[in-house]
Amino acid sequence: MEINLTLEKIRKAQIIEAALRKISEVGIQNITMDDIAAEAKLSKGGIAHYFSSKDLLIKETFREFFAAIFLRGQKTMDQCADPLDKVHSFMWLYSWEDPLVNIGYPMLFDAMAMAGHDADYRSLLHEWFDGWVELLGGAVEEGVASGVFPVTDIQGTARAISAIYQGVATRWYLDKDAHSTGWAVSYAKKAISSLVNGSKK
Amino acid sequence: MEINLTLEKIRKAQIIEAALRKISEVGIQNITMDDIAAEAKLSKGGIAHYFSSKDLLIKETFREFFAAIFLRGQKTMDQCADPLDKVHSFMWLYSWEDPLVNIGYPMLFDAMAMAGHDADYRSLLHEWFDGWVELLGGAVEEGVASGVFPVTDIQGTARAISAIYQGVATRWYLDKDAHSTGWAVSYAKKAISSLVNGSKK
DNA sequence: GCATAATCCGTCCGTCCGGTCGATAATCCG
DNA sequence: CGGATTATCGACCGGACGGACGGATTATGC
Repeated sequence: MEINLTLEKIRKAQIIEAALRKISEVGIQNITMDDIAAEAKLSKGGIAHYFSSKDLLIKETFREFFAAIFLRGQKTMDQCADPLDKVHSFMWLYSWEDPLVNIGYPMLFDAMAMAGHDADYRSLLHEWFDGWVELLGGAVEEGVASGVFPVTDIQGTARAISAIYQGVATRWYLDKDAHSTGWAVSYAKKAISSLVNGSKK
Repeated sequence: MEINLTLEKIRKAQIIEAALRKISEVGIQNITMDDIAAEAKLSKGGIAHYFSSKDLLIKETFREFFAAIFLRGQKTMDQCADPLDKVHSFMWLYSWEDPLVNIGYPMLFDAMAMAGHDADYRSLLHEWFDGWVELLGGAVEEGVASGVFPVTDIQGTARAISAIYQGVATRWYLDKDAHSTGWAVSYAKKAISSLVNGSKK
């Protein structure tokens, strides 16, 4: 029983990890159960034993992925003490070396495309957005409390910061030749600073 | 021959328009040739007569769509004289009433998801991005020339403005409840202004 | 060790869908 | 008005794929 539970956890994690790799590689609309089975070193029947349908498996995979990315952001931000450093602490989003980042953007784009037509993906993204907003909102609030950020609408500002990160990331990832990492970092920093610093110099 | 040519143009436009509506409705991964045929009031064979493959038709549809959106932005910007008004002239992107906008975002998300795995969609987006950058860059350049914009890197700034528009748009469209049109407009304006106004008050 | 259950496999079936094809109708041309 | 070309239709084919099923293998409990 104890062992069974462990094996199930292992297998599910193994399958989801395989799905993650494969989806980010070939895209959600080209993925097949055979692909995932091969990647996970299991048979189709083996996967069916743990996930009752493809749809369910894919959604579970996306959930897992977004949770991982979020955790990553949280960890990184928590290492900063200064509120301004905190809102600037997401520049790891623009780093090719990071394996999670590399597989991440295709996942995000697929999720957004799905969200255009599927309510489940939509609410998944809503939650994810809200997570970022809470994180960033906390940092902004600190800055307001300590008097360095002349911001009134904390939530709106946090949402805008999050949106800017994503907008810059989209260009950076999809058009690498025209958008260098330096471009992404400097302009994200610039735009975000202006939102929290208000009209101060 | 003259008539044939005209008919061909009509049919192709009719088919592409149908594809556009259907794709934005059900998504690129759920679209079928039967769907498009029904929407275009033609048979599958009829469509095959004008487009040799599904892939080709879809790509043509996306090209057409992006061209239309771009034209729209160009037209709107050209109505403004002031450089600052020009870079702020894309707020129509955040308007539910606009039919082109309404069908537009699902199209954009689908294209981005495709671009993650298909080079054709990638270069389509590159061209589209470049179009915006050229447009916005022109406005920024005007501002620089007339001394109101203390900007050195015109292209980089234009790309950042474009990215901000898109980042804000993504949130606005995908999470309407948490991101009002007012939010989108005011924060886009704020962030973009700060980029062109530099550290001036 | 043996029965029972859990895990995992490979095959098969039904469905969906893109593309093909021959037939038919419409249009053009001489 | 015929013959040729073009336009359109809808039936059909074949491949792909998700899911179901039955069996094999392994682990567990007694």
